[in-house]
Amino acid sequence: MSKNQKKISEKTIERLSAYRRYLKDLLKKGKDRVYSHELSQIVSGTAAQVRRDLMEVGCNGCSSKGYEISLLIEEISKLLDCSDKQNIALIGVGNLGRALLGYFSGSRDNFDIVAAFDSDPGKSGRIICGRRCYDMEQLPAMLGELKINTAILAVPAESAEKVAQTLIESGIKAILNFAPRHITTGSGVFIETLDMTSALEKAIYFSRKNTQQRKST
Amino acid sequence: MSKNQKKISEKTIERLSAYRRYLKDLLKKGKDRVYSHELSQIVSGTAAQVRRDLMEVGCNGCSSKGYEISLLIEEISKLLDCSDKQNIALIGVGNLGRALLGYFSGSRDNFDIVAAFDSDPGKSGRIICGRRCYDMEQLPAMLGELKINTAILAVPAESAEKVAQTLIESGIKAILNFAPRHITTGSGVFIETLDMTSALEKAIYFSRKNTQQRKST
DNA sequence: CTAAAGTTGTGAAATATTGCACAGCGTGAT
DNA sequence: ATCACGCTGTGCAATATTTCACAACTTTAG
Repeated sequence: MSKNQKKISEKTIERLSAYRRYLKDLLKKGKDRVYSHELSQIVSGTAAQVRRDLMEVGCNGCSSKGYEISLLIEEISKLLDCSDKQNIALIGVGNLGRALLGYFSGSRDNFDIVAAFDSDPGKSGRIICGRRCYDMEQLPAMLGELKINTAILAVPAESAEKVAQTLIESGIKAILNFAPRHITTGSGVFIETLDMTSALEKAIYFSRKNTQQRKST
Repeated sequence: MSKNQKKISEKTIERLSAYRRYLKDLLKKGKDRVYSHELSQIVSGTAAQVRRDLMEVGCNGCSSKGYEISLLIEEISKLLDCSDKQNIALIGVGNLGRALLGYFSGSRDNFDIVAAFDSDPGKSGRIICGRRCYDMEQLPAMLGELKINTAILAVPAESAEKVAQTLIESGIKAILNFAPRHITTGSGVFIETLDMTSALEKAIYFSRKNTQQRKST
């Protein structure tokens, strides 16, 4: 219905997610309005950038009173979230996978990891961190059954590409990849790789070039 | 000694780290040369970008034979690594922290997590995933003693800022932050935040805008 | 020896992203 | 009622990053 503005940049989407989380915190603390310069600190940007980001969600600011927090949360959520809670799959229940299960288990109201998959038959059928673990063979079927279109990939590097291929063929729409391997996809599947090793090596590198000051994701 | 080229972008540093990892794999498989277009696939960029990145390390390519892998690894390492292996500290030995200990424990020859810290006294003194766990009180002293200047922060959001402050005051030079909180620092401390929740929400968002195809870190 | 094919290094264009700066407006003080 | 102040929305400039495109060079084939 709403005339869809062309394209919101990935960076902006990330920041909106961070703003929302912070806004929820503020709301819990009893605040009801924020200024762009307050929000700018949590992403180390400028106030102008925040205002620009917020314009994307259909701006609600009010001169000299700032933004109304609850309204802002609502608008950001309208943009970021689907109408219904998203079901997520976790692939790979090793150390990292289990940690992620724990990490993402808090009270999220827009998504939920509903199933875990692992190639180790010993894990199949068990409940791990509150989620049922299935065998990899069941993946294609379960993705459809549970209406999952986003997956978290936490398998070893060696199997990342093969598993990703399976996911894509099973109709997944987005993958958050923790394996230190690039995933190629001709199709329209969105892949976000969090390369922890590169991130650490980058930190190590810049620990010696202590010039700049830096930001986030 | 070498006239230091002004500034290498963070993006480039990340990609160099990824190239190197891939190059090591190739070397193990017996290959001894690569072309820029082969490397470009592992970061989903263009060949030109790879060549540009490699120029930063002092380019060694050879027309129509590509780059010699072992030489490239050596040059990238010369740029990325310090002369000596870097000691890293992990702060926060919860689920995520332990997973990170495991994740980073493989055979790394340029860095090593040598100590873990946690505010829970019950963990202090124990060996977790092969690393000794210290109490937070010991942090300032141990950082100096072990010559640690990079830390991985895996504490809950609530304590992230306070702990980061302690780290900075103790002279840390870079922080890889997993807590969903922005860390502010006036000083020249490098902070890299890996916001897993934002990353997942971004993936969820783009799972519905299945237009583009995307890359990495 | 010559030509064809394929690759590197890189200037220059194209994009993407960020920051500046100011008009316009609401608020509170006088 | 008026004015000073502070904040938003945004055009525009400044950066940062990526891609294009092509000259120069190597190898291989004929």
